[in-house]
Amino acid sequence: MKSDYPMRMTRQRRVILDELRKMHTHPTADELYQGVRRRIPSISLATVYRNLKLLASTGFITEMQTVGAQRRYEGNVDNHYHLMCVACGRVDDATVPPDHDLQEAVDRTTGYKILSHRIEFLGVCPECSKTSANHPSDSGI
Amino acid sequence: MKSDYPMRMTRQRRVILDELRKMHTHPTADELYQGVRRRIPSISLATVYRNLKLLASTGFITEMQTVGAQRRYEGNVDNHYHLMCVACGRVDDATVPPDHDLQEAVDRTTGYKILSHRIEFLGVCPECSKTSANHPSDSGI
DNA sequence: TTGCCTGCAAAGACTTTGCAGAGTT
DNA sequence: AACTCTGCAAAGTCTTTGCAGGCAA
Repeated sequence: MKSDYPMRMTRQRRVILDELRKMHTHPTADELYQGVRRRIPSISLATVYRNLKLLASTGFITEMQTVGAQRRYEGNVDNHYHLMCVACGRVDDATVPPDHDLQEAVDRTTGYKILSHRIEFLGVCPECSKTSANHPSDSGI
Repeated sequence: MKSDYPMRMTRQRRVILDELRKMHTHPTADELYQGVRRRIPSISLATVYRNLKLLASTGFITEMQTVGAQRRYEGNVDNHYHLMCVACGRVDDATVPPDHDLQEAVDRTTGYKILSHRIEFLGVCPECSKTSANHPSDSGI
């Protein structure tokens, strides 16, 4: 999945990367596409998908694989955890630092050679807590 | 997404639930379908999907939403973490207990009202560690 | 100039849904 | 008998891919 050929910095690529880094909303491919289109109206969704995949495989961005079927992307490649609102679906970065001890403990006790781990905290975001509805409808576990 | 009408225990439903509980492999809908078909050859994949969704919404099973776009299901509804092999894709349950303190810490410091959390440890399973290839090709984060 | 990149459209993978008949309670 | 459930097929959603021309290096 990693490529050997040199990656050209086309306008589409640059704008996609730039927009993603500006957004802190962990957008889906389509959400990012909407943003990029404001700067390059003729860009196609396929190009966005292709570039997200390439940028992720080369480590420029991170491809999240969580909640629901739709993938989300983020420009922040540092290791960190995520907060997800079960009411509105938004995703934020968690502020707690990565727990290396936990990872090591699992590595020692499971037979798996653990390379990394990810944590998602599911809850209700500040906005949604305010807004009446304390009735989170559907979440994953 | 939760239904109000009574859930009938049809043969299809019973077998789907039974097979899922017997499998400890966290199967996808299609994998489970293959297993169920051995007992009910005429069952349709749509029925499997419908029942998995219903069973998950009523708390009989757990719908995992992780790795790649394809959903996985499990009969174990207790709160626990997962181990995923980046080489072969298999998923196991982790043995470490849920960390309530971590969850509370995030709850106190983020503004989110945290309801639950999930952790996935990514690594190489015992099988794949043995089998030459220490070249995990693609993973998430 | 080379050959990676792009837009377009079509194909793919996975999941959901409409319908009419079947089965559970 | 009442009403949910099923199988089938079609539709839907998200993502990938083939192709011919375009553009970065």
